[in-house]
Amino acid sequence: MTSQFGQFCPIALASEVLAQKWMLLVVRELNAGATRFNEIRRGVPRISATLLKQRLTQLEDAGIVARRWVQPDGPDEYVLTKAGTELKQVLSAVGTWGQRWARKIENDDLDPSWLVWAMHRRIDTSMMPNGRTVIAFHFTDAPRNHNLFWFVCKHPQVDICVKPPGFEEDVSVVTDTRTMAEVWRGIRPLRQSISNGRIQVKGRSALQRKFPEWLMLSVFVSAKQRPN
Amino acid sequence: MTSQFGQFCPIALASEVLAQKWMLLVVRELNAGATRFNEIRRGVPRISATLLKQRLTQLEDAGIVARRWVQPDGPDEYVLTKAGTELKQVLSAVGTWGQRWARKIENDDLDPSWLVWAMHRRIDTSMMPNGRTVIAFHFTDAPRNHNLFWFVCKHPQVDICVKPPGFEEDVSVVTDTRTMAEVWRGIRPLRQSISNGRIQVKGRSALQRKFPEWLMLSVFVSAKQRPN
DNA sequence: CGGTATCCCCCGCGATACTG
DNA sequence: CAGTATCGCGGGGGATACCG
Repeated sequence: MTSQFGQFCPIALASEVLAQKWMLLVVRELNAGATRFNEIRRGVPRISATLLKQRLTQLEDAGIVARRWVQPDGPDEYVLTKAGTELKQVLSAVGTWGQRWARKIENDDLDPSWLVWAMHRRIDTSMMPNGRTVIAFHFTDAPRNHNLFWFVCKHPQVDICVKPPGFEEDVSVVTDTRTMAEVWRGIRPLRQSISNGRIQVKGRSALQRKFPEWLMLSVFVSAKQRPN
Repeated sequence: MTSQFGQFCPIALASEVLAQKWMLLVVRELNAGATRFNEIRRGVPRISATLLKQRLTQLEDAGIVARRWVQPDGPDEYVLTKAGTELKQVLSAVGTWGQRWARKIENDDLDPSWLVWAMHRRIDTSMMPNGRTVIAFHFTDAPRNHNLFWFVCKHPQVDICVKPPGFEEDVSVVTDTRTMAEVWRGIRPLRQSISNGRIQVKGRSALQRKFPEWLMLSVFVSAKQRPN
């Protein structure tokens, strides 16, 4: 595995570890703050456990990830080292390029539970009323039992439920996965999608009017859109 | 092949094309100005012809590369599109990170002909005397018949020869591959390596003293070295 | 020079089952 | 929850030969 490319060019040496399947996505999750094995997996659901462990070991060998154990015999925690945090520049460059130039979104990319997982990290709970706020999401195109999600928000925490949390819903959002995904990516305007009914927001009017302020979008929306 | 990762995240979509074996190295060559098939191959010698063609096709499908034909029935030329030139940000981020954090150089990375190919792109011919200047390189550790190279420089052109070009050598450089590679990478200082004899520079003293000015090093030398 | 065509091998990776 | 063990296959990709 060493000297895969037969070059001492820094791009080649970096590619040996970074340019592998899933690798950048694992780093993305760690950079987003995930530390536990299954926490990482939620952000990269289609990776197998075997392969995720293998990738984490490779990252550790490369000095990008450090393993810590909270309690003896407890599960490991994975954190980025200094070398790992500096990969933020790479993630940013790749994501910015992808936002602008990557292929169109296909239906198989549209996993509502991944969308929800991504969104829950970008809820601005500081803009919410004091106490608890519950937001319900209903994705009309998704199969039953995988189409309903609840965000239970209590500053600064956002928990995801896949069953009714038992608290009253303050705001309820109904739309299809593609619409919400495109809004999340910044390809489609949120407020306009609400006003034209592609996204229905229900709830007390004082709250539902606030919803767009709570939802920060993907960190890459600011990347300039492609021409033509 | 579509939706390899099941996510519409721009990093995932970009990874589908970029995070494949050899891909970034091919883009690096195109970014460095290579346009012809075998010109690219000289910068990525260990890729097979089959696979290089496959990668170029994938880049074309992704809108990163455009194929042009100079004459009908002539060979293709490959050039970066707008989307392709914007990958410079990715190359820069990966290279900068790699310069700082990638693994140490191993012996199998040390291909003298690749080193020479990399160097010949970074010769500052504008600093040379008018007319022709010939620089000879002798890598003492490399196998015979693959250890001698000549740069025939005539502003702004630098041609590589693997046989004596028939012109008198103005400057002759003798060293081992690792030393020259480390100098190229900015890990080892050039002038000090000359003064301590690890790199021997021969020729008329007016010219040999100029040699360090001619040799611009890797574009990534300016990346801050790692701590520890 | 700039590719294709073919063969074939290996191993990357997914799936499943099992464990502390 | 956080992995490990095992199996099996598909295809990525290396090697070689061939071609216009």
